[in-house]
Amino acid sequence: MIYCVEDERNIRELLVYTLHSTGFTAKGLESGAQLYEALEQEIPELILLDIMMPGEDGYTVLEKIKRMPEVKGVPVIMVTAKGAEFDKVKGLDMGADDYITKPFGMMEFISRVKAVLRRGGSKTEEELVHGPIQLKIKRHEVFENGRKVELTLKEFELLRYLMENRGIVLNRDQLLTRIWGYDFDGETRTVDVHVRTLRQKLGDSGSCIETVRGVGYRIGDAE
Amino acid sequence: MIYCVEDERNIRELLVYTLHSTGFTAKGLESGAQLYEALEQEIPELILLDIMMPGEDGYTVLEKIKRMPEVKGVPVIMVTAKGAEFDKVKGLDMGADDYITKPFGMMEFISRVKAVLRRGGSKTEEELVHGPIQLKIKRHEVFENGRKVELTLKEFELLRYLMENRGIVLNRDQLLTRIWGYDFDGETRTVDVHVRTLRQKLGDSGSCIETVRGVGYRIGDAE
DNA sequence: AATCTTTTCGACAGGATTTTACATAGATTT
DNA sequence: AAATCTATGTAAAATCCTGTCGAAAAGATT
Repeated sequence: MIYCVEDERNIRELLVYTLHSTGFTAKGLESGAQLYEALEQEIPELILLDIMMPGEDGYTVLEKIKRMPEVKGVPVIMVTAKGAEFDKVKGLDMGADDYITKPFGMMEFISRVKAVLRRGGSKTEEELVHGPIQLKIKRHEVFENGRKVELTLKEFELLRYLMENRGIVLNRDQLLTRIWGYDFDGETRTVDVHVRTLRQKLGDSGSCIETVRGVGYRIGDAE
Repeated sequence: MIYCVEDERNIRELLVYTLHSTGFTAKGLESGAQLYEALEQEIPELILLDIMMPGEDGYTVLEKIKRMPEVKGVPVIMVTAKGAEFDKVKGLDMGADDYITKPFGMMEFISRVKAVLRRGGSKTEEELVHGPIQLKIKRHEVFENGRKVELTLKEFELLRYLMENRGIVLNRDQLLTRIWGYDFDGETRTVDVHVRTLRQKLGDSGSCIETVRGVGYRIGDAE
């Protein structure tokens, strides 16, 4: 069972329907209040939580449910509006497991849901490792040879996306869509710049981010 | 090529125009019937399908094309009128890849199109093999007898296109159109040059790219 | 206001691509 | 078989692009 807390009816129904048609059981809820009620009936496997809601916002709700012993362990995916960068980190700090930026495609949505469920009760600290680079998703921390590397949000997401797709080349559009949001227009060197700063901050290990000229970037295989 | 199935002339032309000006090839079609005809000519990369149409509605059309083996894999974006909330999801359930609600902005429209096309690409086969040559599409890597061969973008595309059409001869125009994306009229040695570098880089296996005099090039059958 | 992050700009280098010009091979005609 | 013509191969030069980099503007956050 997955609870979808989202005030907009359209989106809520879309989410629920998509989940259903993928084989999940899901229930749409309009507000934090409805969620609390539902939680007394049944503890779900996952909660989708919109941040911007009239009345109680997503953070407040998250805070509350993370204090409920029964519910604490349930993974939470925050649904954020585009552009609210800081929100994401805040949500993660507060114990959310992942976030997804509106508007999003249904395929991506489903794959996030599956990913979070796969991780299991969110107990285990999910981390990605590639050679000397270690990335702790939930803690939002990156280490290179044990040395902690301070990354900004965009840099972190960039690295994460690359590491999640190790070996395969991601082009600028893909990176832009995934990290900067659904639509992003115009020709810019934004991605390049971030790749560069990322490489710099990663020091010696930075070179593992390869440029595939004319195509995009990738983190090479550990062969 | 993108097919836009939409009964309202204004909208149809607007869609086609927008796609054109973004660099896509697109064709407007008035009805399901016209779509079926067009599908016999050419399988598009994407189909935009209006739901509310006189005669056969979008769902029926979607259902039909999802039963055609050739067309099944083509991504579909449903175009729904505002208010028909439930319909959206019905379309998704039936195999559509995304939906867009009328009225919509052209920017959003384009970004959805791009997003779906990107996704569609990843569904396709992972690697092509011909004799000692192995081509990993997503990784953008090519191996010849296990040895990694560094190819530039154009060389890679050329090899890929040839391998996708193993055994059949591709003439210069086809190659130019498909890889260089433009209809050159004058004589160009561009293709030859790239074929040459490709053969060189492939070493011993390079000889499997045959020249068919007066016609074009092909990668022979593995017989 | 001060600081930090993110985006944009412009110049630049080096590689990729295309063009040019010519050589060579295959076909056709005489 | 020689002459001729066309299609293809090759090398080098010319051009075009793309990624890189420093810096600075623009936005956010404190």
